[in-house]
Amino acid sequence: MEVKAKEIEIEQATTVLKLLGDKTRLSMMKLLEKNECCVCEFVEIFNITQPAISQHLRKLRDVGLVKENRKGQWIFYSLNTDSTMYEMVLHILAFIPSQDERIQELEKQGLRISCK
Amino acid sequence: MEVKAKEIEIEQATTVLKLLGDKTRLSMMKLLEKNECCVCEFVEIFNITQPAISQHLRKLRDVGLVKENRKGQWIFYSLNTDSTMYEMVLHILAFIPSQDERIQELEKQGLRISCK
DNA sequence: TGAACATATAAGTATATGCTGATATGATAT
DNA sequence: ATATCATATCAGCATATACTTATATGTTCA
Repeated sequence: MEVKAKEIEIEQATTVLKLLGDKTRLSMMKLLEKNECCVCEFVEIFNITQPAISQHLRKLRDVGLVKENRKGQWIFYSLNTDSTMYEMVLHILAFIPSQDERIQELEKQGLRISCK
Repeated sequence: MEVKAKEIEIEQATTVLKLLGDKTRLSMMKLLEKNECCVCEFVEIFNITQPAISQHLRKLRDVGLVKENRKGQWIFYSLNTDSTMYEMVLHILAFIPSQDERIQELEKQGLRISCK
């Protein structure tokens, strides 16, 4: 490592790593790296119920990794670039394969329209 | 992120992140970044029992993050630089504050001698 | 060989986590 | 107003996780 990384309290770091250590949440974060997504899109993409999605997003929001932005009926989530942990998160996401086909799959099925 | 990171299967990534999402294991990994350590040192450093230490090390070893090296009675652990996940691990550890005072504390108390 | 030390494994327990179904809240549109 | 859609919260359950105590394995040395 050449770059001097901005250090994070170890408790904070474990909290973030624990959150990212779940396949659903990690995929969500990878998707949010390039796209704003609303809850209903995640519901289509992942094979779990809407409450499960909401609960994952709540955890990510509670520690400040994502932020929400209501647009009428929908709530769009995006990465919180102001988070102290944002830099570390980006470094981690860089190792994760793109999940964008999942969004493209949605578009093909016309399912993304519901959120526009 | 400028650097093109070597991508990791998402399942592998979550396995590693889950393991690092524990304060004891993350501290261990940070210590191992700069030092070879044996089990008895970890036992002195962390406030948990020897079996608990062994179980953490086993998990880290099972996914290939650390390797062991027996020297007589002692088993010294170190980071496995050959791991597919080594690069990602280093990137993460760069954000974690040094834990070396804990080793220095040991040396001050003469407790590290037992392993030499 | 057997005592002493270092480490690993086994079994049991308490707590945390992720999920589901049911229900509440909030926004839109007729 | 009320029906509909999007999202959040609640309660309950099943599984995973981290720990402890007890015990087994492996090494050294007298």
